[in-house]
Amino acid sequence: MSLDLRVDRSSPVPLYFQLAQQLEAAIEHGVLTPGSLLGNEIELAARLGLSRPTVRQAIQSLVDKGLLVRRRGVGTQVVHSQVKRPLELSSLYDDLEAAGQRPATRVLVNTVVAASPEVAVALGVPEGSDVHRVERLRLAHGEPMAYLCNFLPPGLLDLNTDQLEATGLYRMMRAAGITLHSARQSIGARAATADEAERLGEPEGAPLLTMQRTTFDDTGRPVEYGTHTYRPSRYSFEFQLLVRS
Amino acid sequence: MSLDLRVDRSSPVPLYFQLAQQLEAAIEHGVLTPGSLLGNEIELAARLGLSRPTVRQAIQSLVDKGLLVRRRGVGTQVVHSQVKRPLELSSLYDDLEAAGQRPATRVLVNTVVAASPEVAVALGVPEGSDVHRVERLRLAHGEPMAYLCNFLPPGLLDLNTDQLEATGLYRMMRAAGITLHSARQSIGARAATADEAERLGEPEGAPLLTMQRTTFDDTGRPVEYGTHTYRPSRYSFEFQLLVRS
DNA sequence: GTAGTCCGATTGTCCGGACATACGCATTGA
DNA sequence: TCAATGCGTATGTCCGGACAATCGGACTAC
Repeated sequence: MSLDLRVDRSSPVPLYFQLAQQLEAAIEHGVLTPGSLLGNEIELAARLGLSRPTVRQAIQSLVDKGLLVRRRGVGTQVVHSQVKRPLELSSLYDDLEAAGQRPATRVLVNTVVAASPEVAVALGVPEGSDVHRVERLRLAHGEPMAYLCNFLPPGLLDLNTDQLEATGLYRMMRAAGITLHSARQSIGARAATADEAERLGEPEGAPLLTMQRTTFDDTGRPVEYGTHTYRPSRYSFEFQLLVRS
Repeated sequence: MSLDLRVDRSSPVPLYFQLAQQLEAAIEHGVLTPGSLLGNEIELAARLGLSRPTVRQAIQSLVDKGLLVRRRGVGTQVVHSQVKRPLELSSLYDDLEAAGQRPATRVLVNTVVAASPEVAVALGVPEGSDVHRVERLRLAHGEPMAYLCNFLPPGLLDLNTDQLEATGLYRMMRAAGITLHSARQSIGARAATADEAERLGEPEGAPLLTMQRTTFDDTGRPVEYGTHTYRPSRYSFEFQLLVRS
């Protein structure tokens, strides 16, 4: 069966984007089988009544996602593998919700403190200046899963405790008009201290998975610094990487 | 000082790539300061004797790298933050070498075994069929740092022990004409077993950082499955993420 | 004084075409 | 039989232009 592709020129959605979505859906649903050729760009453009640059833009976006591979002189193939999603700046809350875990959050601390040297460097604020401090316990199925400690620069966000318990921090930021751009992460492990052990319901000295992250908006301004600890029996970091060529 | 940009039309290097490299170098060296506007595309194209699409292609590649941000109606700005490099499919060997650690490898096992169910699934081969098994100890400054256990499908690579000790597995793959495309990773933590503890010179029960990875080439074929354990006091995963918009 | 409107600037999208380059295959030659 | 050559095909690069959408500031009207 041949692919039935159409574009709606009256739609405000860009044509290349419409095409990319349809191709992605076709791959997702197995209409375009792995390894199959996509047909050459010229002919595809003619069939859709589009120009070749537009078709190329659509294809390129899927190549960037790792769904397609181009080979000069050969054609464009559907990569046949279990590509699910490349690594993205993910929110634990969204991750859990997507996994159907119905996450719950308990806000332990929501206050303003003086920035420690470490926090001051991460957020680019003077040492000792005011920063928000939020400590949360994230639960899934009633079991503690992670302990999240975040610092935010002042005046960026209205840190309403109820909202923090109802949704994730990243969602609140996006809703406040902050466009997240990049993050620097560090993932490690260490033995739990007595405090950490108690908070997470683990024995003292148990291995913990740790993550530190500083998030930047599109102006390069730090908008969040966090130190998280996870129970390794309940959580691990899973992601897909693409080789940038 | 204004930027002096030039392109060499006689070079086989694509024009957009030449421009992108020069812009990246200018940002790297601080000639283009963070937050500064890049000047509009039309004028830039005219100044260089290039067409606008070519200039846009160069700029876009830097936007994809997270170095620039475009704002419609405003212009293109240099993102002012400590963007170093986005996460890439990295080799521990290369990481260590880049950090000036002079990595050493000791090959403990290099043999052919029957695929266990777990390995068979990961590599997409029949259970019990032949696969290569390589166990290595990675050292830095003479201290054990990680224990690497890898499985490879048969006939893919000549697994010479001397080469394995002199370089990294990924380098050998690339040299063999395999184009790495993507990988699925999982990072977690757990307590060291007696065997693991002895191998890495840690006490039994010490927290270990673990990573499992399946790597695929551009046809989607699995080319490597590995289970690695790291000493968390010596190693952590550090990387930069970009929000794909 | 404040809010709404207009307008210039800049990027976003799209077109149609041209030539270059690399891959795979069939043909040719030793 | 096997290696070198040539050709078709497909993507890679590049051009020059056109119009749309959006942002920010200036201007205007209330």
